[in-house]
Amino acid sequence: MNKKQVSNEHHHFPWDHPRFRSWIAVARACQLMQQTLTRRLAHLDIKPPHLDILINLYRFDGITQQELARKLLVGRSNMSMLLPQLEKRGLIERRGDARDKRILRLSLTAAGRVLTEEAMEIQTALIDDSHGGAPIEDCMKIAESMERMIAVLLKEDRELS
Amino acid sequence: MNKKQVSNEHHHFPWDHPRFRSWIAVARACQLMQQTLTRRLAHLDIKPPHLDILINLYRFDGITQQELARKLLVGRSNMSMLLPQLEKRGLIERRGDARDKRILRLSLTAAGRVLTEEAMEIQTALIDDSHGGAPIEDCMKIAESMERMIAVLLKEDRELS
DNA sequence: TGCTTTTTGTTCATCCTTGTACAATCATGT
DNA sequence: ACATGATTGTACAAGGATGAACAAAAAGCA
Repeated sequence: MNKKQVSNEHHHFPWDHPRFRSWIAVARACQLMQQTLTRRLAHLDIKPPHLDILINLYRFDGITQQELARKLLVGRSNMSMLLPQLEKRGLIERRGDARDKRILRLSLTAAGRVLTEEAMEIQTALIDDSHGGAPIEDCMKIAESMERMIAVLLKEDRELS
Repeated sequence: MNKKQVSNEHHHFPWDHPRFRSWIAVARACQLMQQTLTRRLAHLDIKPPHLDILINLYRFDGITQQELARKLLVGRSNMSMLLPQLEKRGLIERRGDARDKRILRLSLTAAGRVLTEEAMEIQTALIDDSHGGAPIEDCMKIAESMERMIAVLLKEDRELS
C-alpha cells in the first residue's frame, strides 16, 4: 500500500517513470520551440544558432571564439564555420588581439546590434506566447531545476576531459 | 518600491526577464543531456535520434513512418534516411500493409528489442543521475508546464499548414 | 635560450536534418 | 468508372554540427 510496493510492480517501463515522462516533455518542448523560432526568424534570414551567437556578442563584447563556443556548448569548429558568414554579412567584426596573436576578439557592428535587438524581441515574444501566462514562480522553479541538472552534467563533462 | 516600478526601469534586456532566463536554462540543459546521452550510447553504436525511434517502435508496434515522424516532430524524409540503416542492422522490420500499399508498418526485431531495453536503461539512468534526487512533484510540475507549452506551439503549427 | 606542451583557430570528411520534387497509391466527387 | 486531389514514402541537394588532424602562437620548464 505504500510507495515502494506500488513502484515495484511489473510496469517498469521508462514511460511509467515520472522523471522520464517529464524529461521527454522537456525535450519535445525544446524541439518545438526551436522550430517555431526558426519560422519566426526566417524573415531576418537568421536561424537560432546565429541568434545565440549574436545575443552573446551583445552581452559580452570582445569575447573570443573559444569562450563563445564554451558558452554555447558547441565545438570550436562550429564557430569557425558560422562566424565568417556573419562577418561577411557585416553583422559582426573579428579583430586580432594585440597581446595574443592566436585570439580573435568578436564584437557586433551597428547593423548587427540593430538586427540582434529585433531578433531578441521576437524570441522573448515567442517565449511569452508559449508560456501562456504561467506564473513567474513556476519559471523560477524550473530554472533552478535546470541549472542543477546543468551543473551535474557539466561536472561529468569536465571529468571526461 | 513595488514590483512594477522595479521592472519598468531601463534594464529591459531579455536576460533580465525571468521567463527568458528560465528558457535559456531549459535549452542548455536539453543540449547537454543530448550530448551526454550520445556519449553513453556510443558503445551501442546508436545515437539519440535512433533511440527515439526504437522507443516508439517498442511502445507502438506496427506504427507507420508518417505517424512516427509526427510523434518525433521531424520530417518524413528524416525517417526515410534513418530507418533503412536500422533495418540493415537487423534491429527493425518494415512490412507493407495489405490494405494500403503506400504504408510501411514498422516493428522491432528480437535483437532490436534487446538493444532498445539496454539503451532505455542507460537513458533512464542518465535522467535519474542528472536530476540528482530532485522531488518527483517538481518533475510533475515541470511536465505540466512543458505540456502546456507543447499544446500552444502545436496549435501554431496546425494553423500554418 | 631552446624544447616541449597547451591553447586557439581552421580545414576537412562525415553524418544528421530539412525542404523540395517526385512516383505510387488511395480517397473523393461526379 | 473516372478525373481530381490527398497521402505515403523516396531521392537529392543544401546547410548545420561534430571530431580529428593540422599550423601558428603562447606558456611552461630545463
